[in-house]
Amino acid sequence: MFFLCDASGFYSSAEKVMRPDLRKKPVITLSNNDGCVVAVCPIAKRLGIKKFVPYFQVKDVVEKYGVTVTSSNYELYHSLSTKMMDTIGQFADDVYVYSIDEVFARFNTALSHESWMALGREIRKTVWKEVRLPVGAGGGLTPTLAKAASHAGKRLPGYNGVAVIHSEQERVNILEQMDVTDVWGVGRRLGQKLRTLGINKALQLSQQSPARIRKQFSIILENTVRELNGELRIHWDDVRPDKQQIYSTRTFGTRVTTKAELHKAITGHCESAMRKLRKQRGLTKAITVFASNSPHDDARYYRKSVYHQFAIPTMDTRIVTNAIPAVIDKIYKPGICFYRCGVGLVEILSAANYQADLFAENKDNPKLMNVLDAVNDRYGKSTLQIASKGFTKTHEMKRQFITQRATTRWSDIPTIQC
DNA sequence: TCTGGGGTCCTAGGACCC
DNA sequence: TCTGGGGTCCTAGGACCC
Repeated sequence: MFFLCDASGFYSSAEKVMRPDLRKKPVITLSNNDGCVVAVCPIAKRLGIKKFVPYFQVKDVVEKYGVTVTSSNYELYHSLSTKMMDTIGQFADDVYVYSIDEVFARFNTALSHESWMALGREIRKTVWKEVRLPVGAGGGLTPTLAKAASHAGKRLPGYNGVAVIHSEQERVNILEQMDVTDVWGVGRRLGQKLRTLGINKALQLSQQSPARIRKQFSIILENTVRELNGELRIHWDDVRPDKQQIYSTRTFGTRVTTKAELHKAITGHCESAMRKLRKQRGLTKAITVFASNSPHDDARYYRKSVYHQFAIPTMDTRIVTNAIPAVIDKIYKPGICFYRCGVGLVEILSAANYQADLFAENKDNPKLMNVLDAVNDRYGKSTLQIASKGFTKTHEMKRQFITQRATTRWSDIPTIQC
């Protein structure tokens, strides 16, 4: 049995952990640069505020109902996420952390439907008691069914956050009430295509012939169909599979127009992407570097991406950043107000399997990179950095409503006045 | 007054080469 | 001289997830 546990409106609910006075009030949380709404607490949901809409579009509702708005405080969320995952992990034989607020828990035992429901409620209660986060729990024989149950637990009447798909009757009951686009892995576009075939509900998708779905769509959707029928297709190992591509990208707080500023930002993205690469003990053969203005600006849309290959696969940040000036020359265009840029490591191989070329001169310095990573892990990002990133924070992120990092900084510990 | 996220994977199609 | 198939590399952009 799999359970999917996730927090409702995680970022916003995390803010309430430190602000119990807001517990019964609506809270929403914004993305980087305070651009979009990315989390909506259950109370704010009832006001009709949707995720992923630009903040300025909900400002009226925010003011009308006195909704509390916060910027994203990742330090706080990561620390609360860890506590939440640890708490849930104590129940399960095995867990797989899927995202900051979602975890799959695996159980190797057989229980009755009622006992699974009781377990779900127990998890929910315990996480609330220990971390003060509202979580839902959905159980099923496959991860896709667990996801569906979790959806039902939250959206369908009568479940109160916990649902289990154990019997055929329960499976049919829940899937026939679920829109096909609510199935894990079916987005807007696939949904449209399925609808033209008359497949509107999750149950209908589960009744399709897997072979036909594979032919008409993909092996991925075939697996979804099989999982909806209780056939296990999604597996995970103890370790998360290595990424095939790693990206670091961000929008600027204010538009960037000079080559020097663009260079600094891209250097920073090289640093963080390469840090992630070394975490999975990888080497990269090629990168793409890209920058664009905003599609919402009046100016014509400009987007440029440049692919750059290295003679020898590398894990050394310096090798990558040394290639940047030449790449930037191909991207930068005077007069463009750059809004976003980023770096992707797009051809990754594993250092363990890589057979080095005896005759090539490898300039990587793994020891230096180890020191770089160790120092930055211990003393904070950019304690040691590549000089071309610059030492002044010129393109700082807009975070008008940032809260205290109450669980990770001595200086931010909340005080209680009696 | 101005304001529109981030990450990963996949693929169509053009450019280029043989 | 004109015409042609097939492969690889690269870029843009779509699709999905949160």
